[in-house]
Amino acid sequence: MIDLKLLRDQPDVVRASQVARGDDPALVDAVLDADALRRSSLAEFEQLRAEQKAHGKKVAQASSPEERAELLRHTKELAENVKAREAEAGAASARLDELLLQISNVVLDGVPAGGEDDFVVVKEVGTPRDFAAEGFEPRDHLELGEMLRAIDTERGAKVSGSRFYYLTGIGARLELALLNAAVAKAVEHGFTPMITPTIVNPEIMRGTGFLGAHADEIYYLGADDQYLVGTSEVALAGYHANEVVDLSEGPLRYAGWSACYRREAGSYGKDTRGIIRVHQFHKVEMFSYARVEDAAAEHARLLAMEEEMLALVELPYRVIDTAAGDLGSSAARKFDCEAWLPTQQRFLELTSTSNCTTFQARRLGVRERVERDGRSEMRAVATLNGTLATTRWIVAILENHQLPDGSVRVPEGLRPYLGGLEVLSPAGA
RNA sequence: GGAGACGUCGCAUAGUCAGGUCUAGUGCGCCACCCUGCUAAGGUGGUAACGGGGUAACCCGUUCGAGGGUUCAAAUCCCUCCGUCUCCGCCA
Repeated sequence: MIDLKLLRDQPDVVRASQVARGDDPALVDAVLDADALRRSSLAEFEQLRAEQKAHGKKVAQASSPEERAELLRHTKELAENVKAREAEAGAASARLDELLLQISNVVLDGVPAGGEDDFVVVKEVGTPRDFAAEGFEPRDHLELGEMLRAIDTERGAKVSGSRFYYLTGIGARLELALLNAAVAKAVEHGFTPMITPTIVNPEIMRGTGFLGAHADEIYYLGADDQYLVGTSEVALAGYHANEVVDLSEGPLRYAGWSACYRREAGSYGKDTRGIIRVHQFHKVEMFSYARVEDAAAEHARLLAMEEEMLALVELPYRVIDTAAGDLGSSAARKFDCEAWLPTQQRFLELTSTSNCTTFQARRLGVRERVERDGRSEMRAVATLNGTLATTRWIVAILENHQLPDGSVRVPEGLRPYLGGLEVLSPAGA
């Protein structure tokens, strides 16, 4: 939820953001109208309510039954009136909320306008291998995974349907190594590791902004009216919901380890081979609660940590500044790190870090107390998230570090997490 | 799953049976000031959030786990839900 005061005071800023995202700027004016209506009907209700309370007090103090009866005659009518006005004010407020919830976070200055293809490349790091020069055709991650007996998509499909898989043997160990390396990285940077719930209540899912335009991406458990999370960001954002947090010692930093579930509705035929786009995977996710003034610096910090992880597994990648239209509804700015995928000759998103400013915190009621002009004041905090590692990284690691015989060199940074193993070798080799 | 108890202002509690000076009392903690020669004690005042109005002092409204209902009036009565605890049953 965006700040209503900002929308009132600087509607043009919000309109510009809507335009940059390709959303409807007229929504801003609809909110302004609804807000005016809410305020006038609320004032009416409150005035009547005050009158009613004053009358009620007189009834209680009535000295005789006659006086009491006399007073009661007036209050009955008043009560009906109050009830009606209250309903009006409530409806106006609900209408305002409904409109306000449709407005995505206001994008930050510098975010490129436009859609999915209008990103700006911030930098490219590392050089993709020249397999032609090395004299062999690279195998794709699934072929490698099957040779290594690391990935089994056939049985995944048999048991759970398409886009499911088993990681077996060295595949399972590789994922654990990766995630453990990510947790170690998080701890090294002062993040508190967390193992989080993956089923959450509706208000938490709604608060993180995932029930908007892309609600059909989310698994819903109808029998319990709960949701399976697509990332531990949800559980970590909800962790401090309706709390007043203390950020005087710096941001609160968490690293969530969880399974992630995504329906991948509308992606039929896209990335169908292997484990690039799957319904269930694991992820270590960073999540920070920061003061608004510190949010941009914290965002840079999360991005730097993601790059450290990519360096650890020795992958060539680029960093992109996502365009406004491709931001989630909660994000005000987003950077993705994309690793080079040799067999597809394209970049594949491995990490994504978003600065959600106060958008999520406002919905979830995460606030802090700050001193301003000598008096204390409550205000929403900023939330940020970023990926440290996911199952998908296995794709890029296998492909980029493969050798001619189908074995795969283990990047040095991962070896400590694999008992010193230097090469993954095909079964029977 | 069954039976019961409970959920009040940061924490602890009073208030709920018998609806109306509850504008939610008290203690602790915290803040300010006062007093006091001394690591103490005492005194006075303040001490929530959200929304609306106002330059401001301040005023008004909402909130007693959540949501409904009864009533002129609900912390208090009724219903539903959520959570915590105790006991029982079942299960890894």
